[in-house]
Amino acid sequence: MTTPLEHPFTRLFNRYLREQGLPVTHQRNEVAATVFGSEDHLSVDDIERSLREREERIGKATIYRTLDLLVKSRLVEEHDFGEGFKRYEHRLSRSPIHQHMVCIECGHVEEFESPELPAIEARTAREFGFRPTRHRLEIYGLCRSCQEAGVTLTPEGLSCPIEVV
Amino acid sequence: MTTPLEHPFTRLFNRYLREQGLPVTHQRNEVAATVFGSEDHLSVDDIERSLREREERIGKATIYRTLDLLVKSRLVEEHDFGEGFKRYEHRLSRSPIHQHMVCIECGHVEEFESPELPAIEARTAREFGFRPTRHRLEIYGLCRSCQEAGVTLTPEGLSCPIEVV
DNA sequence: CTCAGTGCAAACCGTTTGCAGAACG
DNA sequence: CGTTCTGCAAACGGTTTGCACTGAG
Repeated sequence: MTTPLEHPFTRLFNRYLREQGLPVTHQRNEVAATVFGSEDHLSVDDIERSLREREERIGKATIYRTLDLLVKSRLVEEHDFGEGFKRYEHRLSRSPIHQHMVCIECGHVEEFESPELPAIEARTAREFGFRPTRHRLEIYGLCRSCQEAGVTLTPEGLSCPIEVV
Repeated sequence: MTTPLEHPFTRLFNRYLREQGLPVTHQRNEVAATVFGSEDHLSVDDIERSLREREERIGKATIYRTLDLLVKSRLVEEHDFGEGFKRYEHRLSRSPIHQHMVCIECGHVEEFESPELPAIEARTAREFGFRPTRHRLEIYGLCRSCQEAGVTLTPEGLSCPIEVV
């Protein structure tokens, strides 16, 4: 009754659901296929819109509940770039560990790797006696096209630097 | 009519307010003094509680509005550790650039420095043509005391690794 | 005396939850 | 067929906003 959406990665999700004894449903597969079918960092609104374009009527609650499962399965990663809502990105066919460079003007996200991070994590965890589970590095700034469009940074704050008081 | 709270850093905030042509008020100074007087990463609830303990009746809206000003003045930094609310930390008398190691069990935060970050930021910005403004590195894990209290990590996800598909 | 700040309560908005009806297994 | 899911709408919780009143300059 819908587009085929036979995304190969949905099989992994279905396997996860069966392992957990959870039903495989049409809605879950549609939500999963939407995330697996995009290389972007999708908001729930993005996902809802994409489903609507494919003539799928799936309630927001179901989208949220399915995203929980996708995150638990570790097939999808949740991000919060400080926009007031979360974004979701699948972890397949790309470097499983990568960081994000986020444009503060348009929200554009670039991904990059930083080979020195594991060593930083290990060193810091040792120093404080932590058992590390994950880390995240985000760099914020103006992307190339926003700079070319003439967007500039508007410095605010005290008129003289206060780094050393 | 209150505790003296003559925190020396409130002068900087007052200077900022005057520079901006904004009134210096009792409430603004109380909120600022609360943040400047703590070395923790305070939530708005923490600030409200601290004010109440000092017999200050200041509405939540005023706290939020004052925190906006403090962040704009760059005397205070806003953090989101994914707890569903923001935390605030003053930037005075400490390394202006530092990163955070956050316990996923109890929320305890340790601060650390990572001298390699500026180079990572510069390299990445050059690669993508970004103009960087700031970065943040957070490491999540279990702090020493939560480990000693017997808290363990509960792995979830697909039963076999899917790093390479 | 005027303009901005304050406090209250209502609005906001992304997300979560309760519940009756629909689907999976 | 029992159990879980789905969709709707209401609830939630941190944050923001509108408005009458207070206070700073």
